[in-house]
Amino acid sequence: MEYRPGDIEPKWRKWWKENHVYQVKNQGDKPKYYVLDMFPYPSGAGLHVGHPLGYIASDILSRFKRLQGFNVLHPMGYDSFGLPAEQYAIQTGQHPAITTEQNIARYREQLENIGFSFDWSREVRTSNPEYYKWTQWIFIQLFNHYYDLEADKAMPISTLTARIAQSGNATVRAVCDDDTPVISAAEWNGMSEKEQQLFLLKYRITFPGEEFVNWCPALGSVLSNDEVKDGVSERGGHPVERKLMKQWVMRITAYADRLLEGLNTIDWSDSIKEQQRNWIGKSVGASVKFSVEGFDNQSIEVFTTRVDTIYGVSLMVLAPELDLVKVLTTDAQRNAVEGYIKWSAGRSEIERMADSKKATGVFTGAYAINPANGARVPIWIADYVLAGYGTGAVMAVPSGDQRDWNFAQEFNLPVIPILDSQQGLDTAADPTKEGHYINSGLINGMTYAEAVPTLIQWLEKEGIGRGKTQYKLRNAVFSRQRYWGEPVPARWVDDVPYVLEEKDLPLVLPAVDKYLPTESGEPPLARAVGWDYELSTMPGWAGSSWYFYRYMDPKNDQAFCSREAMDYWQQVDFYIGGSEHAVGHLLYSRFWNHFLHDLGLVPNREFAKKLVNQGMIQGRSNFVYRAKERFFEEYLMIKVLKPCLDEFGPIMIGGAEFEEEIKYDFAFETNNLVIEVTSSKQLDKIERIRTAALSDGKRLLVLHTEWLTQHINEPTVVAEKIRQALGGKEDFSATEGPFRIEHLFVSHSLMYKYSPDAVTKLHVDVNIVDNDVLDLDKARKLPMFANANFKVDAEGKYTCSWEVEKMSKSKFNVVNPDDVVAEYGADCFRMFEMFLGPITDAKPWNTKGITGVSGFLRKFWSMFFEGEQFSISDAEPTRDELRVLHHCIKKVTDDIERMSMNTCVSHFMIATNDLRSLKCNKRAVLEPLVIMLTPFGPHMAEELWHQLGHTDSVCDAAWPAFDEALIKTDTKEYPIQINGKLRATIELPTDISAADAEAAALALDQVQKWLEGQAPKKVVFVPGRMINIVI
RNA sequence: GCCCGGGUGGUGAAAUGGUAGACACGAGGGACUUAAAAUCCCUUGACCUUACCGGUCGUACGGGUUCGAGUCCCGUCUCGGGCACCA
Repeated sequence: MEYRPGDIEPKWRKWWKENHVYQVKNQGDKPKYYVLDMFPYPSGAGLHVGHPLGYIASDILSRFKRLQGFNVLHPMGYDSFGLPAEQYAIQTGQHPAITTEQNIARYREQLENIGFSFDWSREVRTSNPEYYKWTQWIFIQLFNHYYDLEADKAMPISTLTARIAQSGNATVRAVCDDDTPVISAAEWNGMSEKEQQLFLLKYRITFPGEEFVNWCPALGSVLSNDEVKDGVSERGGHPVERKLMKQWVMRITAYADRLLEGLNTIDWSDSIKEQQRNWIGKSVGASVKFSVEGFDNQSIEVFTTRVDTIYGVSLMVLAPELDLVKVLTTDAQRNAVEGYIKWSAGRSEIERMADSKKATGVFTGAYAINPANGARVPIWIADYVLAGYGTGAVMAVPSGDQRDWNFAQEFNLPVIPILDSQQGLDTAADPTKEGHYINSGLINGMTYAEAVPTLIQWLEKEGIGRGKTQYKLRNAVFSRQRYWGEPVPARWVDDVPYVLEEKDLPLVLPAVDKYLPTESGEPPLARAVGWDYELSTMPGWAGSSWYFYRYMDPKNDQAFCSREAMDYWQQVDFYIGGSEHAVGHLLYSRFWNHFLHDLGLVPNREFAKKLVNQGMIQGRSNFVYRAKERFFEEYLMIKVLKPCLDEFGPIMIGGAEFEEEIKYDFAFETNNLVIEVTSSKQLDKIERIRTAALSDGKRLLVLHTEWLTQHINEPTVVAEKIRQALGGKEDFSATEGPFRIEHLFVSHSLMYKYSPDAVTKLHVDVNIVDNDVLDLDKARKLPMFANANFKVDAEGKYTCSWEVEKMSKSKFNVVNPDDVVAEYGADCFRMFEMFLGPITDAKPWNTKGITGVSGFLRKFWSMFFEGEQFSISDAEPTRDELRVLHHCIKKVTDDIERMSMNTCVSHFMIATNDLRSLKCNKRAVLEPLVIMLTPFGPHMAEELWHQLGHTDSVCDAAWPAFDEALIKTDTKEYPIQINGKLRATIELPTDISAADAEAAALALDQVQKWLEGQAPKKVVFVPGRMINIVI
């Protein structure tokens, strides 16, 4: 019976739905397993084939775990607030909720079409008020807490106020604004309500602050750093300026250290962890004050991660932009310094970076005093030091830092060795921490580990420095000047923010007349009638920072998730998604989770145990080549004139570079004929050349490009036309219309003959291209190919060139999974996506090769049928058959565990090929294979499972057990190597002794040939592997 | 500049330090067919040699460790991603 996915797949999808096969309960005696996909933003473009890659992998894992006896949670939902819907609303006036609804319906349809085992009863949407009620609720908790450094966790703000009222804030160790003053209990108690509230904002974990933000006037919105590219907004390309604005801010810096530490406890991909570490950017070091000679009231503070190198300082370097520079510069140096400042101000950061090998800088004339040894060191300015970071000053240690070394080298400053292990200081810096200190006063003879605490202690005692940990991480701006996001549940009273009570949640997004900022630049919410709440909304990452808990208990209206549900599901066991969310989503989620854990609201510090990044599927664009006039000249030359040179006689060939001497495209000596190639529309040009030809006494033949286009695949017709003209007597002749054809497209396979600038390269829709061959019938229906002809190759094919690009509509390289499913079936689509390669790798989509998977499914299916009849034998399987089965069980089981889905597909193919050559149709072999196929091709598996006589779902079958004994063989074909190179093979018993194996190998003719009578130096025998003979 | 990954046939790729290129695609040849589709069989890293047998070279490049290296180590080149002079 023929395999017809179009019939069986919808049937089983309906059956699964009706029987609630994928509904999961929050209980049971099975162990739990939580598989999560990063949820999608439902864009208007729908899903393309790149999106489901991760979902297929997670679906396979989910179904596999279920077959192994786990209670598996595998949910899906939508991150449905966001800017694209809002921009669409601005354009069309349609409420974003409506378009979002439509987009979600489209996504759902596409996702269902692929046969995922999602429990749709748990679907969540961040834009749903029942959902964002709890996003707002968490926001309120953040507002009502501060980070206490003694408890090392978030504590209620009431704890803080009680303490301050009791004894002031001097003894409070908490994360707060840098400018928080020390106040006494009396001062606090004397404050008005307003003053107290404003004071507390310095402690709250979310608070309104004044922050420099990327303000985009055109979008009326603040953009995050990663939404700004080259000074313009990523979406729309509008200019962006730095602007100080009142913004809600999240005090994520309070959690910097814990977020860093937590990375060591989770099994996430190295690249994500590394990115998060870099983002947090912890540097442990010291801050040291250098006094300035002759300026009693000036000092230069530097932060260094290598305070141990302080005795090697040979100069101070300041960023040229610093105000201090002007103060310190001596009159003698003023001209040079000002010149340098001017020059460096004109340099872009890119230039500053590109030139980092060549040091530039100017001496200010001033000297600083090294507090460690009293040494007088010159103060320079150089633009390798940036004002924006730290204090904008560096203590330069040429022996330990390459940039400082370059600088010293350039300007002849001393390089002071500080460690006895430093080497090659005359050619480069040596940043080693090994060895013992020299030239280093206080720390002479010490090791790095001893020197750092010694120095810091001394600096602190002397009051000239202190140990300091610096983070790159900044507090996260939480406000967006947008409409389509969660309203911030706060109200301003006399410039003081108050958050709502839980009973007043959700604060529902109000209706507005337009989705634009107001004329006065206020956010769209200012347009809402009677709205007296905060005007900004929350950013995209708010709703996605806790959604994994909502899936556990999606309908709860008493809590964001019940304790019971959390106690059961705990945390995500396996999280899969794109690495582009490395920081935005994954770091902020961890931050919120740490916070919720501090409050005892969630069971674990980290929400996801394991995380895998799927690689991006890139687009594979196809291109066609549209001929310019120049192409036809080259064509005539190559395809028509050259083959007939003898017949036509000598020809002068014109062209751009000979325009002065030769007016015509081609000139024949025979019969005074000249040829001009041009479009029939160029009436003026034709007339001009006709006149010129008359006065030159030439006979003119005009070949219209439209005519040539029509006859492009028939060079003999063109040659005949020329032949007629050569033999004729008319002074003027031309090809005749009517011409309907306007454009010529040239096959890429022919392009090597023609110059690239004779054609225009254009994107063509990949959906009408198969294996880089353009489907001409489909192409002619497109506007771009209306009235076009194609220059095809000898086989009549039009081939396209290709390039890997991002998958996008504008590049015509988007492939819709629905189309692939319609042609090959969902099972085939699923398996093919997996077969492409490791899921972590980025790769271009190319449907080429899908026939291999499609063929496999048909072969697998055919094992169960004899003609039209389902035919399965209950006979005992042979040893060979069992070996094939168990080999497959082992490989597939191991490979799913390590997420190597592509090799799983290969193993299925191998097993199928083997069993087919064994003509096996035995239930004992095929039924376990059906179960194993379930995660990959669930529809086919369910169909065959029922054909095999079962009435329950194959999803609840038991994963077959592997039996090692069944894959054992009596003999093994051993490779025989001579000096590590394969020279022969020999069949030997598996349990052979080393001595026997050696003897058998040496007895071989091929081995004797290499030995040439000598005894081998050594024989290596690895049981079950190989034999290597060393000569 | 720094950090993290990669680099294997025409293509996607496979390979716990142990027979490099499994499994597929594409290509070529053949069978079946009125024909096409579908299906099946054979060949397919490069080169040399050949009737058969066989040989040389091959996992970006150069070294090293090892009986044995795609795999481990050092250096170089190169592609991709991240960070942006983070002191």
